[in-house]
Amino acid sequence: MTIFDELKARGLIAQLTDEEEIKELINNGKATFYIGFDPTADSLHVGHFMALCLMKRLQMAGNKPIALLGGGTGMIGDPTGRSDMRSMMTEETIQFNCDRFQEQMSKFIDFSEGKAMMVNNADWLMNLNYIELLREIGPHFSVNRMLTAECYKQRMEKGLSFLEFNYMIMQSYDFLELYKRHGCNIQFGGDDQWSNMLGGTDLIRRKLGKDAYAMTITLLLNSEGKKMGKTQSGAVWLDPNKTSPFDFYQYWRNVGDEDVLKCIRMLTFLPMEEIDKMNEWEGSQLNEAKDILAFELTTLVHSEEEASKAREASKALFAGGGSLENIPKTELNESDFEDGMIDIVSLLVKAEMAGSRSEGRRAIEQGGVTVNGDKITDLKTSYTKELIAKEEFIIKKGKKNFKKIEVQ
RNA sequence: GGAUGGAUUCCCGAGUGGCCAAAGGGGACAGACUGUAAAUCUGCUGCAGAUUGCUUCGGAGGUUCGAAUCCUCCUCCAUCCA
Repeated sequence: MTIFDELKARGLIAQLTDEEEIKELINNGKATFYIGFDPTADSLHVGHFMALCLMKRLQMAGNKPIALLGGGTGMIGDPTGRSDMRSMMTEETIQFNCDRFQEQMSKFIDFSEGKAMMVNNADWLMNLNYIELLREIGPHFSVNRMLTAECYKQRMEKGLSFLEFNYMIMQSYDFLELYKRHGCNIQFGGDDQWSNMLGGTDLIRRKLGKDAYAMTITLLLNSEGKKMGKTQSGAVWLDPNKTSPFDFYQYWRNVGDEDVLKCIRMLTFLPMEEIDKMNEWEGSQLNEAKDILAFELTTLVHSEEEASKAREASKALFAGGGSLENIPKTELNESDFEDGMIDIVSLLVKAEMAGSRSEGRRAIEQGGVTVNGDKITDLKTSYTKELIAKEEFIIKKGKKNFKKIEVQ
């Protein structure tokens, strides 16, 4: 199976500028392609992960990836898919985030011996001269046409600043620059980037009379059409300090039935034949597929060891048996106790299972809190330090939130 | 620069002097059902030492016994005009 066919079979391809050319290039390892990452946060998230996977797949097929850090474009902010303006980031924040991205990417992509490159568009964008830039590329962009781009249309109602309007131009300029500097001939990106990417191929054609290509990957949407990789508390991060391997595992273990196979296809490196066998699975059998998905992804993002721990912990908590060793825990110290005691509401707050004491109370009043299997009914229930220290002390709130409490 | 309309709790959105911690919906959380899924039903949703108290309706002042609501100034946003 060629790389192109594989991408297609996995449902990763959304739009292409020229199918035949792109197929030819990537199947024969002749592509030098780039994917841009704007440093909007201090960690990569699941959306970026898809892009990294794509990069890895293409790299394995002999193509040369360029990871582009948006140190310059981050100064502007991509308005795509947003109904409000991004808050502006300081230069320091951007630099900090770029560094984090770089660390995380290096774990995943092999940048050694020219197998891949990492560049930062701050290198060329920051020193641009306004008038020069306008004269150089300004004539090649039609405002009329830009305004008809889907990504701006949505913003016509809510308002779009000139700053953000220029994002497309900067991204197009990146592509031109990478083409000139490194012979980069394809740009990949999320499907929401389509119009920005076309800006680049157009600019290269107009400016240099050369052909460059663009291809977007399908956005990972769940069956309700919402972007996956988001939780109520924000994104699912790749940084273990922001989303623990256990939570990461649980996120994927809990995807809806309709979404499991799609996720396995799009996100894992399991061979297609193996995935095709799962097509028959239905009902509770899909739980097995969810376990595979969660384990595979946790292994890819963290490590096999972390994935095993997470799997072990989840089995212990949900299926009974197994080791309770690796479930998430909270450590208490001396100052958390008053006269050697701590009450259940405080405990919930300390364990970050409740955002406030009120919330903790509510959970108890509604019968949602269990300690070592016993339902708590009295808000005033307290525990001594000795009792907690003596053996496994596990609080459960709701169906899926567990915390092991330890002393110091 | 001018005119008009707007900013309400996580989000949308009602509320135009006391009955307002603020309708309704969404989301989140908890319970039932279940497969750690979905759907459905129920409860719940500012904070706290909790039959009470404290802080909240863009910001700062003011009027009033009492302000999300009225007045003044400011900030931001949208629409139309330049």
